[in-house]
Amino acid sequence: MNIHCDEPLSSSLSFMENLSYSSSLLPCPPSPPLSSSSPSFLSLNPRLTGLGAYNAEFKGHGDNNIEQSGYLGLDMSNSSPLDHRRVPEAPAAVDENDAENALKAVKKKGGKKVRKPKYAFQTRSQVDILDDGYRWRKYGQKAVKNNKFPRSYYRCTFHGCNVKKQVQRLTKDEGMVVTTYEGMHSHPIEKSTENFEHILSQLQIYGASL
DNA sequence: CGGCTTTGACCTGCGC
DNA sequence: GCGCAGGTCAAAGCCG
Repeated sequence: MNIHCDEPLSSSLSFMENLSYSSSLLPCPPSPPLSSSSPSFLSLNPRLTGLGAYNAEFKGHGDNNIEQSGYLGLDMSNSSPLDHRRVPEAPAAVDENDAENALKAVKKKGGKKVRKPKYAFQTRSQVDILDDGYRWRKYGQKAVKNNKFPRSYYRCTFHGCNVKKQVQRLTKDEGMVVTTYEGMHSHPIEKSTENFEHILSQLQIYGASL
């Protein structure tokens, strides 16, 4: 699959492309659907919900070469001049509650926002909603500029867990779904995963090839 | 009836 | 300051 840097996929993708990739994130991201106690691979747990081939791809390290596709390494804590809303000193793995509190405090005082780390995945799938083992509640959907597919917004339904994710299908590659996770799960995965062995092996292959 | 999705309104930030 | 776009809220409706 190909995502070019000059492609107007969406605003979020555009700024993703300008983020640097942290080698500490690869081959497996520390946050997205991760519980802190789980091995990183396990936390991904992408599994098929009964449909065709599922192909999780992970982005290689470095530069803006998005063509390698896969994990987009959206570490929002990394300082980037293009993202002025971020606090440069924010640690890579921001504690969920701390980030939330900081956000609230910032809203009150009108200071800089502390944004939670974001991690984006590209997955080739017939379904938009990848069953990652967590339960999500949809809270919004927006049409996105330069994309005929709407972006869906989900929140983890676990009490006290404020993890969010955005799901968007690419216009140029309708089989490709970009899922962006924000925050860290403060609880274990809620569902079992039957397809896990296959997914795990696939992820390990991708990880080893980086 | 509870949980979820849908969807229009609203809020916020950014670029011009 | 204004308009646009992204993100969130919340009421209404749907479904099991």
